[in-house]
Amino acid sequence: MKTRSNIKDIARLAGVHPSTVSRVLNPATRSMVSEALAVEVLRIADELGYRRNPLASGLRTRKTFTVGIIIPDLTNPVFPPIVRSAEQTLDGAGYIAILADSGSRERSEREIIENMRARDVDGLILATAMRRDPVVDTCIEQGIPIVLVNRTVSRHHVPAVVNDDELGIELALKHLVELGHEHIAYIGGPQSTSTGYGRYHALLENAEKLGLELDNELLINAPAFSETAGAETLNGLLDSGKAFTAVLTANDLLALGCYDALRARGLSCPEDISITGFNDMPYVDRMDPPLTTLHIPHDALGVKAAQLLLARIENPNAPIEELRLAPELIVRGSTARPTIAS
Amino acid sequence: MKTRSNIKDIARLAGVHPSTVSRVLNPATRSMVSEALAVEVLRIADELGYRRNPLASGLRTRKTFTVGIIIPDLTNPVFPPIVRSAEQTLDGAGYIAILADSGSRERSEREIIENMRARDVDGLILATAMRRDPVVDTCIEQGIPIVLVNRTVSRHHVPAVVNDDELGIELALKHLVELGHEHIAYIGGPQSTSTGYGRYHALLENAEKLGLELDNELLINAPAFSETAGAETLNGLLDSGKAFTAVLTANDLLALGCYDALRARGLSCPEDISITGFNDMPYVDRMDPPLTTLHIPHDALGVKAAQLLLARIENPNAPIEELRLAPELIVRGSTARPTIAS
DNA sequence: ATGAAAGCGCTAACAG
DNA sequence: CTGTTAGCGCTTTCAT
Repeated sequence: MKTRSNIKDIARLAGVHPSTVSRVLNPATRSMVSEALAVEVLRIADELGYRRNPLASGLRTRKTFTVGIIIPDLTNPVFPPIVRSAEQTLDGAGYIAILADSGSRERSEREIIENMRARDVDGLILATAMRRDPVVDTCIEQGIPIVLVNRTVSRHHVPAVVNDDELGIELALKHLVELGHEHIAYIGGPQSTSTGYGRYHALLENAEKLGLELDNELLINAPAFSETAGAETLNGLLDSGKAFTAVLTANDLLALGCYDALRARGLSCPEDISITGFNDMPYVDRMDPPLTTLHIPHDALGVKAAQLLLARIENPNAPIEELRLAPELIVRGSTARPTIAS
Repeated sequence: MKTRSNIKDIARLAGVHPSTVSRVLNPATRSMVSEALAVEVLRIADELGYRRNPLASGLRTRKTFTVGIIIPDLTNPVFPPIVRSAEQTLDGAGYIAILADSGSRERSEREIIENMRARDVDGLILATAMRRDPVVDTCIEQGIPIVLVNRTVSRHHVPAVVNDDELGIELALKHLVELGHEHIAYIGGPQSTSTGYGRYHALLENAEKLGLELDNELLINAPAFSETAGAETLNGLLDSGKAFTAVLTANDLLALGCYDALRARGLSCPEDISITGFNDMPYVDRMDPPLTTLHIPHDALGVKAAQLLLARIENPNAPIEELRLAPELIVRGSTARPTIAS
């Protein structure tokens, strides 16, 4: 394995001291060196295909140009676009991304963060936040720069990039109301997450604002944002015997679970029951029926999260921003006017 | 920011020399130290919450316990499961994964690899291979351990984990033939990729083996594995006026593109034309119609790739394995008997 | 403007 | 068995 050239090699060829080379190679200190010499050193460096070893310099400077990204489950389709856009943004700034899939386990999450910290990451992007999240607390205590994405915590004021859930719920609810639905059920998510919690409360508030009476027994927060949780919850609702013509869900996977439950009972969507999702994950436009849902700008989420983190790495005292990006209602085939008067 | 404890801190508290601590902390050299002392040192280390700094030790040992994973596009649904399972396998072995999305650009791919090499990664998992791939060539020349996943190269003998495309095509073709299709079109992928190339040739061979006459003009290799490429290709086929009752595609995205083209013309699948995909990417079972396709064990692909790489990192002279995992035909709603005799 | 020397945290060859 | 010493590649005082 041909060994890479280092600063000493360049120094030898240029007939100068390694520290001089270091100064040339570092834009911030380049001006300390005579123009002519700098040019010569750069020429040699280029000729040798020199690349600074960020680990070695990081050892000295405590700056590794490395950022950790932790997500709960890469196979959940909302995360790939976030990770990709964050990674590319970081890459553009000369950083690399260490990716870890925590599998939603807090223990492994702690482990992961410890490991990353040991590697002197400059900051962390967390897509795993719970409303009360000891792991986030720890990061803050230890002063390691973090940005939360997709979800946030309830206690501290932490840099975060999230969707505007109030707006999303408002758009979905208005849509159903405008179609003529009067008996609307809601399937939400775990109240331990900011999205589950926020969307549920947004629903209550918006219903009130619209003067819409919701039946409390038709408002269920599922234990997980998953297809099975969605199916089971809708089954429960259907078994209750209560009448409703539409289900507003807090997540596309829940909505897909509703599809399953309906199909299993020989009901059809949207003829018997309208369904709305939340996220607009890839390919829901191709499903049967195409899902009416809220489009979240996942790419922008990732880009913004990366930018926020970079800003805080470069200036730890940068103001703590919490960005809420606006979702957009995408009307497709899973919602329609309720059939006949009930 | 509370600074982490290091080997010197432990040495001071234990009243020994740092190198002794190092020996204790390294399982391989632990036996050089007296049992009692080792226990004491470990106790102190634990008390301080010590964690070895892998960057510092890596600087000395040239081993960073870091692996780079490069993929062409994370938002292509085949990659997340591969990345996730590879990452978790690496994590289990004490390695971390640096993820980079090359956006399929060779230039940026080189950049990425250079950057990773500068960071002394122990090895690389590449999901980006072209049949002739200068980047792979470079890695081999430089002796950096690599494993290809999903696709492979045609020239060298390189460690790789791929799908058994011959088998996949055979299963799909037999399925269509058994349904009674006699005029079958094929939409393949770029011949610059091993999957595009291999599946096309597998088709030719299997047709011959089955004694099936394929019309050459109905066999098209699309310029990309994408929905638009699939739609455009099928449009061309349909415009040609040639008769066919089924389309065998080399990729799910191509198949979805076919759905679009059919729909735009008011044709329906499978009534007018049967379609098979390849990959069984997430949620194709929910599409309209549910896609008949070949399931590729993506998780296993990722796990095996990671294992192969770890084996080669630990022993660079380990035999070069090329694993072909068997796909499975999943029959769903996009294929049916051809309607009426043509 | 440049060189000398020390050190980031860790390991390894060499003594003893 | 354990301490000493040197050094991985780079940066950063401190001299000059």
